Amino acid sequence: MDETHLSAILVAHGHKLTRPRRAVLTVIAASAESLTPAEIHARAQKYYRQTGLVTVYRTLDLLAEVGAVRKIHAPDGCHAYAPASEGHAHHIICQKCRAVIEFNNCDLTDLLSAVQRRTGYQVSGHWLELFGLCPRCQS
Amino acid sequence: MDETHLSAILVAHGHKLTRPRRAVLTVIAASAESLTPAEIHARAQKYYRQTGLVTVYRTLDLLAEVGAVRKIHAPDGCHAYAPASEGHAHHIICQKCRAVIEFNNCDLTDLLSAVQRRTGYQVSGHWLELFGLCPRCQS
DNA sequence: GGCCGTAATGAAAACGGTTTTCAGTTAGCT
DNA sequence: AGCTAACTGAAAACCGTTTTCATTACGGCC
Repeated sequence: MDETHLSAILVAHGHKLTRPRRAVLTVIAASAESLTPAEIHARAQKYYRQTGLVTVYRTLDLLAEVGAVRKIHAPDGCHAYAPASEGHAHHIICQKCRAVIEFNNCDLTDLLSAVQRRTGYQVSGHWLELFGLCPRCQS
Repeated sequence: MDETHLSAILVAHGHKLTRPRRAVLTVIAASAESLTPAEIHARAQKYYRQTGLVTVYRTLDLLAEVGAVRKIHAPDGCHAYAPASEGHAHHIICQKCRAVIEFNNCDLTDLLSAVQRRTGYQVSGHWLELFGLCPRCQS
């Protein structure tokens, strides 16, 4: 992940690049795991001491709005965020170290049409998350 | 959904059947939508006036432990619960009226093995939720 | 049917994460 | 450099959930 990429996205959407905001972007870009706002806050303070937790929330909101970040819904809570590339994609999360990576080859068309047929629901979106162990944590 | 079914499950697990607890079960069994604890509380009070919100939370915990109820993770929050049958299943949620039904024909084996191959992750669980419009809300 | 031990209860307080408020600061355009 | 709107941190408010605790009532037993 590249911090300048995230910066560019924010700027492209008319937002300013401030010191605390940059610290948050750096943290998110540098991390392979999903992080909670509190964790992001703690790490961001290493780049810019006075970064406030509020700004972390606000920056996450911006990033989420723009789709650069997605909330991770784990069985034990929905408080973590992970970087997200553009377009439709899903995450797979390591249950041990919380490492997160994306995958986008979710071919659910058969499943969706089957469900649609059986239930009468008109399916307009889905949401899939996988849990498991990352290569490192398997040993 | 049958209230006596939920009651039976709780009793089978060594729990008592109290008035407020029964009120909660009645609400859950009677509803086709996913409900938040607060909503369940409000409705339960119609069956037993003094039902406390705390009891709603505690009863939901019991039901979740036993698998009779599942938390619904919607894009806008993870505060609602829906009845769940035994075994592995997923929910499809109406975005308009929140009606929820289960489906269990989730054949993801191809997808899972593809992801496993590409990412090196060892996938041990997944979590799928569909969003759309129920038959009633389509018109 | 009445007794009894224990699980269960409601009210209030505590809690933790998130959001709002507000007065002061700063990015970045001219 | 000067200006203005966007942005900021601190504190307070907020809201859903959990804990505490003294009281109640389920349901097994005689």
